[in-house]
Amino acid sequence: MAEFTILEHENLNSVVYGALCDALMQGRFQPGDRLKIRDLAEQFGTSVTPIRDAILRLANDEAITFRSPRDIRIPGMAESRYREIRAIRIRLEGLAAETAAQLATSADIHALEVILRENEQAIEAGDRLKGTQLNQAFHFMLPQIAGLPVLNNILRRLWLQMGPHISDAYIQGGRAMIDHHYPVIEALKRHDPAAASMAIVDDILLGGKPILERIVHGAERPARRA
Amino acid sequence: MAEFTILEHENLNSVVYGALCDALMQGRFQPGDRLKIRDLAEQFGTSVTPIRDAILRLANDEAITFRSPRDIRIPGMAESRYREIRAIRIRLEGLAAETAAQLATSADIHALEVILRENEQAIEAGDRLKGTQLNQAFHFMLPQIAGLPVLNNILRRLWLQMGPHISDAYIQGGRAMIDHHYPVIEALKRHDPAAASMAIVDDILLGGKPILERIVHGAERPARRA
DNA sequence: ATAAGGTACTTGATGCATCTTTTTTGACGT
DNA sequence: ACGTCAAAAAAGATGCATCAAGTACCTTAT
Repeated sequence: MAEFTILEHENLNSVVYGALCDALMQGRFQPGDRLKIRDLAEQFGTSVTPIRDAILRLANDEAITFRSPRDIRIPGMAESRYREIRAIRIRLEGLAAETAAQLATSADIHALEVILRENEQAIEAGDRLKGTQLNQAFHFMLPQIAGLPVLNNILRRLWLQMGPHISDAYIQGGRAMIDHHYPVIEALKRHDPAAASMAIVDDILLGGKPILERIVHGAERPARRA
Repeated sequence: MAEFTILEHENLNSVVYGALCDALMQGRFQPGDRLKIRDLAEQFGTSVTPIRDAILRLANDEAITFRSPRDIRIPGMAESRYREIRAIRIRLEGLAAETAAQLATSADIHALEVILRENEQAIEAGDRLKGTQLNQAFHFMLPQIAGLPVLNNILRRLWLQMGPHISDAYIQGGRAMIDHHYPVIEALKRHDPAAASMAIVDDILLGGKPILERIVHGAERPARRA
């Protein structure tokens, strides 16, 4: 789904990094989960070296942390941290939406509509994973339309951090997740930057409510073994 | 000067990463410079492993790039990319300044004034390196005062990318680099978020002008050998 | 003198052995 | 049962050997 920086030549470490990024963003890891380099090496069928490389990059992204020198885990998320990420997203996705509203072609808008329609169907079908992916795809489309690759990368890293915390929230949220995507598309059609920005901000604040709830009231499950 | 995520336990790879970050932000690398893992390993007196780890992290930060599978270099900066980074900084440092204006204690303000005074002296003395460092320190203080560590990290990565492109620009800029820091401090004293934001935006746009000039008119020097 | 072809070298990627420290585990005593 | 402590196992860090691919250089034939 989400293609990463194609620029990088395909190493094993990039493959592993990409796979782990996908897993993270799809909520296939839970906060507290432990990662073991040797186990992952076995899963990926490589030596430990490419795994270490990928782990180090993920740690650099703060998507995983070293709780202690030998304990690699998916970190928890303090409420303050989530609120900070949300505030950053509002500024950055607001910028992306404004710029996209000025530059969007009809092809861009069509692509957004396709994603939104598929997302709708996924939610109807109760396909949580697909719904999550398509929601993310929608958000990543805006900086892409806006021609803002740096911004896109920053958001990708933020999503890497949010991934483990949104898995269950989407079920609770249901259609609320995409309700605000319609006005975004409308604003882009009208080339109305202010409206596009406001719509995406609404989406971040209101659509993201279940995520915050979960972080605050903690759907605490015991840390799993890797 | 700039302390990084203290959370990480001190590995060799973190030491190398930190050292390279410092070098990058101090403008000790030029765009086009080539990095060789074995050479760096010799310089740092380690094996190649920790160097590779650090290089991979820096590449993940897009502070260095793999021009081809065996050619690690300091990347150039397209004008569009610089403009994008500037737009992002405006949004994020604006947020930091607003929040800092609400939260700043007198101790925070004092710390800023100390940095600014030292920066002034460094510029008087023509100490380009110190001036650069203190300017960065000033900018990093705002998200710190605002209690926004995620934002701080994003900005750090952006500075990593800008580092190689600002070295000479500062000399040309001279005092213009810090002229706009005074109104920032004034706004923080008055707890005036809007004024703080505007001041920092002025700094980014006007103070950063020489950097943009250099990128556009390229102070192109031939790529050095590492 | 020049260009083609091939050889040697450079260099990052990968795998693996080993080191040190942490984590786990289980025995023991309270 | 519970906590403590020590031995054993685990796990990341580091170094290094080797691989493959790209680069540079040198030979050789025209």
